[in-house]
Amino acid sequence: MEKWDLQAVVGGSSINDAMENPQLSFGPWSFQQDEHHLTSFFPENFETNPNVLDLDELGELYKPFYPVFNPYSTQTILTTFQPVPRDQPAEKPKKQQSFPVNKDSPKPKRFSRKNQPNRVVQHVTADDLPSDVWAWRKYGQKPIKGSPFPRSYYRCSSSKGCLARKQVERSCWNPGVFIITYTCAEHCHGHPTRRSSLAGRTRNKSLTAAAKSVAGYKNGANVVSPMAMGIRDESVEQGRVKMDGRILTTDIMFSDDELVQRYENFDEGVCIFRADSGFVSSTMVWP
DNA sequence: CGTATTTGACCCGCGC
DNA sequence: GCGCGGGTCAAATACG
Repeated sequence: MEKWDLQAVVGGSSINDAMENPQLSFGPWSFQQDEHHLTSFFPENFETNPNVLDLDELGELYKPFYPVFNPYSTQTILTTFQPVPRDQPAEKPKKQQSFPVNKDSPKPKRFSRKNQPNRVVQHVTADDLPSDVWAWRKYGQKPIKGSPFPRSYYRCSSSKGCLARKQVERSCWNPGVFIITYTCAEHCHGHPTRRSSLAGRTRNKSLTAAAKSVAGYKNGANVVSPMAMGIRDESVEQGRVKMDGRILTTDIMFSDDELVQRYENFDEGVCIFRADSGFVSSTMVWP
């Protein structure tokens, strides 16, 4: 049986649309994990489901794929996790950094591209772009091959020694969607206060650099999600919320362990896959 | 003047 | 070994 590594990012659709395609439903689920990461997940009826070919073809195009966690949104918003590859090569001795090293403030370690620690990928719409509790400082921008849009690089400016980084780029498939990749996702400090998180992120009342790059960006620059504001409903905290008597997943960012735990617990219900306009989506539905 | 952003240069991992 | 491409640095610039 083929097992798909979770490395690529795909888009999503609404759960109601997906529910109309029950032939693409699978479950219950099995998954594999190494010591620290979820490495693959697959439906146990993968081999017996007569529609597996559909999924297989999608897998060829988009494999591997991610689950989608916001079935409510009219616009696709998905939260995903990008684990490290299953087969990690033994760590090579690193070359000496060529730039001068200050003993008091060592330069952040540069990680292998294939071995980025704690990498989290999040897709958001322009509306949600400023919804970030952390204060970020832009330190670079690069054109990306194959994409008409540049990628911007940000580091956490809340704390001097914090290694948290994020990259923001527009999806070349859907320019209305922004792909935010967090690396070193754990901050070495607590959430900044609302005041401090705003301090330094805005030069003025005008838009941040990231916001400026958004065509058609709304003037409501202070749109902040409840999560970003630190308001955590208990059901949201657990990653599930009830709607129409079903328990659905929500658009929350998960750590490695949390995501693994989600699939461990997902032994009932179905996971619905759907292909739509070049995207593959999945929605987990608890009974 | 202090802080954030811009942008060209540089570094380095990785594939060939 | 070499070149490509992605990530980071840091000087210059912008802005309040």
